[in-house]
Amino acid sequence: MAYPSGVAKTRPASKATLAADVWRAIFGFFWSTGARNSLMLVSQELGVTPGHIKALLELQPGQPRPMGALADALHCDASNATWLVDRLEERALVERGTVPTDRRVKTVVLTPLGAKTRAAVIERLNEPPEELLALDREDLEEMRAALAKLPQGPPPFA
Amino acid sequence: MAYPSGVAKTRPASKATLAADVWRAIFGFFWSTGARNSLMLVSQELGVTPGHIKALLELQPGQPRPMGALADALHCDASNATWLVDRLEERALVERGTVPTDRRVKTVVLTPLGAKTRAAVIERLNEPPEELLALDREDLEEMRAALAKLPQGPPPFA
DNA sequence: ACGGATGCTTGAATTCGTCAAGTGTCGGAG
DNA sequence: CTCCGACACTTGACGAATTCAAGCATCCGT
Repeated sequence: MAYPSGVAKTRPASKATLAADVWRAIFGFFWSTGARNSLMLVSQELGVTPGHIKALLELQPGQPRPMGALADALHCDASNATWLVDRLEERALVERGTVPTDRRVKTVVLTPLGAKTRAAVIERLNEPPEELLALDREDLEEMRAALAKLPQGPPPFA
Repeated sequence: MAYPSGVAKTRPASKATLAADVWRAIFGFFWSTGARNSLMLVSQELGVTPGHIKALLELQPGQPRPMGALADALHCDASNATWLVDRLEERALVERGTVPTDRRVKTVVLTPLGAKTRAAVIERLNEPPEELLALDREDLEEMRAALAKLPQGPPPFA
C-alpha cells in the first residue's frame, strides 16, 4: 500500500507495477520456453550433467581456483563442490592442484578438454530459442535496446 | 555462415544476431539474479520443494488432471510424476481420483490447501527481483513495451 | 476372448544437495 | 616452541529428484 509520499498519482502505473510487469514477461517467457529445458537439454546434448555445466562456467580457462571459492560461486556446500569436482576429474575435464603457500587449499583448473567443453557449453547456451527467432526484426531491435539496461551480474560468459 | 540468400548486407546485425543478443540479455540476467535462486528461495520460504512448485503450477484449481498429462507437462517420466504426487498427497496438497470411463487413469486435483499454496507460490514468483526495482521508470516502461511481444507459452500463471 | 497397447506403480541406480564428523594444515597466545 | 582453535577439504549418511526396467490392472481391436 504505502508508497513514498510525493509520487505522482496521475501516473497509472507505479514503479513496482512496472517492474512486476517486466518481470512477468521475462519470467513467463523463461518458464514456458527456456528455463526448464536449457540446462537439461544442453547437458544431454554434450554428455554432461547440469551440475557439471554450472561448475564449468565458474572456471576460467588456465586460472586455477580454490575449492572453497568454487563452492561459494555455486552457492553450495563445500562437500558438494568436492563431489562435483570428483566427477569432473573422472572425466578429465578438470585437474586438482595445490598452492605452495597454504597446503590446506586444493585448487581446480580446467584441462584443455575441459576448456573446450566449457566453450561448447557457452556457445550452446547462447543460442536463442526458436520463439525469439520467430519475432520480427523491429521487435527484436526494440527489445535489445531496452534490455541493454538489464544488469548482467558477474557473467561467467565470455 | 551461410544465411538465406538475399538478406540485406547493409544491415549490420542479422536477425540471428539480434535474437542472440536479446537472449543473452535475458539469460544473463536470469543466470546472475533470478534463475538459480527464485525457485529455491520460494520453496524454502513456503516450506515446499522446487519439485512441488513445478507440479503445483501445472494444476488448475478444481480441475482434475490425469497423471500422464501431468508428467507430459513436467517433461518427466511417469514414475517421477507418481513420486511427486505421492509427496504432494502426503502433505494434503492434492488428492488422487479416478475417471469412470477408464479405470486405468488416476487423476490429481488440488485440495483447498493445495490451491491456497499454489496461489501463494504464484504471487511470490511474480515478485520482481530487486535488480529490476532499481532501474529507472523510463527504462522499465521501455522494457515493458518491448517485451509485450514475447510469447508466454501456455502460462500456468493466473 | 485373446493379445497387445495403455496408464500407473514399484524398485534399483544416478545426480544433486545438506548436515555432521574426520583429517591435515595454519597461525596466534602463552 | 608448543598448544589450541580456526580453516580447507574430504568422507559418510541421508533426502530430493530423476531415469530406466519391470510389473499390474485395464482397455480395445481383431
